[in-house]
Amino acid sequence: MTELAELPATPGTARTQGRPRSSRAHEAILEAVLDLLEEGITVEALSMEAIAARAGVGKATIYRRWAGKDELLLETLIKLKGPPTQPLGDSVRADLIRLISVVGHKDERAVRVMPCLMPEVSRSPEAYRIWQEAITEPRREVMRDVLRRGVASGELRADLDLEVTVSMLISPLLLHRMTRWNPRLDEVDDLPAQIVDVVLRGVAA
Amino acid sequence: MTELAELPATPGTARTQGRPRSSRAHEAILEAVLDLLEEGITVEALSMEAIAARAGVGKATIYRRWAGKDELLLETLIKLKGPPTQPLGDSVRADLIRLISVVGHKDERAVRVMPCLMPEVSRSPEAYRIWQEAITEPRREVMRDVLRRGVASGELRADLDLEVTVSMLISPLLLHRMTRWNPRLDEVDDLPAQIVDVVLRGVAA
DNA sequence: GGATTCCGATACGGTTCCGTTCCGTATCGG
DNA sequence: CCGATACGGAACGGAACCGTATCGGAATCC
Repeated sequence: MTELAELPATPGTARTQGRPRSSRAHEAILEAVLDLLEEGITVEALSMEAIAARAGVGKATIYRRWAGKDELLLETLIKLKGPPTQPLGDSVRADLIRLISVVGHKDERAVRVMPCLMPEVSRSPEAYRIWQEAITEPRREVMRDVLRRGVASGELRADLDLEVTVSMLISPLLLHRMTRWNPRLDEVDDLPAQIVDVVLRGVAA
Repeated sequence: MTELAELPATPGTARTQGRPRSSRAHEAILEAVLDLLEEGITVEALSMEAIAARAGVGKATIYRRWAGKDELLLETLIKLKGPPTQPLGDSVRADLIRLISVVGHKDERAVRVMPCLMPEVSRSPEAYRIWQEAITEPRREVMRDVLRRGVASGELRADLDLEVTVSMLISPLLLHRMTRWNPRLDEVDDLPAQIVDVVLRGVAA
């Protein structure tokens, strides 16, 4: 059983001697965390032993890389969410539909993991801050820009409240994907388009 | 099961001899559960020992009443959420504002407890069913009725989708109270009225 | 070849929680 | 008063998990 050649898993800390850390083990650990969260395990109930077992890895291999569960989770979340979807610059309507349509579709896994993270975000100010800065705020800003375009073109009301409008656009989709608050929405056709059309008519100039 | 002569009642009610169960202990246990959930403990991490300690009660006193954590939680939730707020029958606008304004205000505690319950709801079909039947669906139905009134009066579009409209009205408030998805909404004046006005204009006849 | 580090696996003592079973006491019905 | 049951509290054996240590073997550099 010869393992493949491994790349240094943590660039920056230049190790010159000894066996390099296995990037395969590194990936397997992060995947295992997402795997378990996806199954509905909360952050609190997520055990290092379960992670190690799922990844097919010794616990020491985890502790060699991260000081504890918090550090491991942070790296996992950064991996989970990439940069926000960008608008294409067509019409305001088309861009808004595009932005809210990707909620829970670009990455099916992210939407299953999020509910398990929410209790942590509710309780810990630090977790809330990271969640805001890394996940929600960048996405809101993209949507604000599209709305500003609409205001500048005279298409939308000049005194429109960007925060309220952004929330009205994204909240129904977000709540539905994360909690399935109303199961009947599953059967609605073109939900993103319907939402955008009602809001745009509501805030039209 | 030889007590068929007794009236069907909650377990324990049929006893006629000995010291009666303390309703004070009963209440203290339910309060302790809400107390702990309110602090951000998830259902998974909620321990019977912590509940007993918080309630100032022996564990046996809990197990005498409920078979396990699930049964205890079910009764706690039923206590937490009373019947939905009812509309007053004024204008459609006033009723909708009234209905969405109570989100997280009528019972501050409920809104802090909900995020801790969501992972359980995501994972367990049974928990999801109970949550839907006992909490979300009755509240949606109240709001649908108000919208139907608006359609009947010609105030609202006849082909309006009730499910989408209900979701658009309630989701921004619900998401904000449960997750504080956008902290800037804290500083918005009259958020419920703003939401209702945009939606009503969007679905006006 | 030798030194060094990582690998997966296993074991350790310590902690928390489970659900049950005892206490000695308190409080009811008859 | 007596019998029955509930009370708060303490302790039990068992399970899960923590973070660390140690093992023999594998991979890489010097």
